[in-house]
Amino acid sequence: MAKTDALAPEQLGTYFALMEAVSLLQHAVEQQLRADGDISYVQFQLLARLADSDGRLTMTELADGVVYSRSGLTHQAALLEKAGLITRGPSPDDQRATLVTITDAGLTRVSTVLPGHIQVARRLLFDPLSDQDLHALGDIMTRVRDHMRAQPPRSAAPRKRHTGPRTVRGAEASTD
Amino acid sequence: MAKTDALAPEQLGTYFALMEAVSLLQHAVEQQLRADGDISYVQFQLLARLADSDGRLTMTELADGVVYSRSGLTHQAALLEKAGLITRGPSPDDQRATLVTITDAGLTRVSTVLPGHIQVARRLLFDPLSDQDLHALGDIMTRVRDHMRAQPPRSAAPRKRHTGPRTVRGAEASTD
DNA sequence: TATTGTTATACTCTATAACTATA
DNA sequence: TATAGTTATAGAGTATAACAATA
Repeated sequence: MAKTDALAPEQLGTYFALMEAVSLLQHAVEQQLRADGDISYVQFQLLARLADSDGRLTMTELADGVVYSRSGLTHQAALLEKAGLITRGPSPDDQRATLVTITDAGLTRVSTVLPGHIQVARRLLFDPLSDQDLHALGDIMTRVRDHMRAQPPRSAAPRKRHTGPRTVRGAEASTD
Repeated sequence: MAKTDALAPEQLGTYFALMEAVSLLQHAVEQQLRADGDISYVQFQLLARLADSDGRLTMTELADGVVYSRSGLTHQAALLEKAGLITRGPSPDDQRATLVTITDAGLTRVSTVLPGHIQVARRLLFDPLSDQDLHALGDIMTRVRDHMRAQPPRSAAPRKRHTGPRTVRGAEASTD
C-alpha cells in the first residue's frame, strides 16, 4: 500500500513553509507585474522566454515548461498579440506551426517590468538569506525541479471514490 | 533609487527553480485533492486549519494567513458549507462574528485526502532530498516565510506608468 | 467610527472537446 | 494516423465595492 504514513514533523513543517512562502511570493510578484507592466506572471514568463531565445519560438516550444493546456497558451498569446507585445505568423519550416515573435514593445515591456520584479524577489526572498543559504536553496530547488520534471504526469495519481454526490465546486443541485 | 540592478546569476537561477518547482508541486497537489476529495488546495487549507484548531474558528481567524479577500473566504465557506464539510453560526462572544465549525464529514474528508496528499509531497518534493537537504530547506523557508509575513503589505510597491493604454487583460477596446 | 461578514458583480484563468490543416 | 494550433464553451477563483449589523 506504499507509504501513506504521516510525514515526519519536519517534513510537514518544511512543506507548509515552502507552500506558504511561495504563495506570498507569487502574490507579490503578480501585484508588481500588474502594477508596473499590466501583465501576469505567466505572460511575463512567455515574454521572457521569447526574449531569451532568438526572439522567435513556435507555440509548442513556447508552451514547453509552462504547464497548462494548448488552449490556454493560445488564449494568452492572443492577449499578448492584441496588446502588441508579440506577433504570430506561419512558420517557414513547418506549415502547421505558428511562429511567435516578440515585438519591440514586448522587449520594452519586459525591461520596464524587470527592475521591479527583481526588487520584489530580492526584498521578499533574498534579503533574509545568506550566501550560503542561497547556494543551498538553489542547489536543492534545482534538484527538486529536475526531479519533478522527470516524474510521470499524473496518471499515477491514485483514484479514490467520493463518499457521495458531494461537490465543493460551484455547480451543484441547490434544488430550491 | 535602491537596488534595481540585475540579480546575481545564482539568485536568478534559484528564483526560477523555486518558482517552477513549486508551481509543479501546486499543480500536482491540486490534482490529487480534486481527485481524492473534490476540494481545492485552499479548501484543504481551511479544513486542515479547522481540524488543527478547536474545530471552531471565526471567519477572520480562519482567513488569517490565507491570503485573499474576505469575500473570497465567504465564497469558499459557502461552498464548504453547501458540501456539508463545515457549519456556520453566530458567535456567542461577538455578535458580529461568524463561528465556523468543521463537521464530521469535514474531518472525514480531510483524512480521506491526507494520505494521497502526503504521497504527492513525498514523491515530488522529499524523495530527491537527503535529511540534510530537508533540514536546510525547512530552515530556509521558515525564515523566508516569517520574513515575508513581516513585510509591509504591498503599499511599498513602486508605482510606474505604462507606456500607453495597452492592456493585456481580457477587456479592451478591440474596436473592430 | 471601526470591525465582521455577506452580497452583487465583474473579470481572469484554465481546461475539455471538437475542429481544421499539415506532416 | 499523428501533430500543431484554434475555437467554443464552461467552470472555478479572486477581487472590489456597496451594504448590514454589531462593538
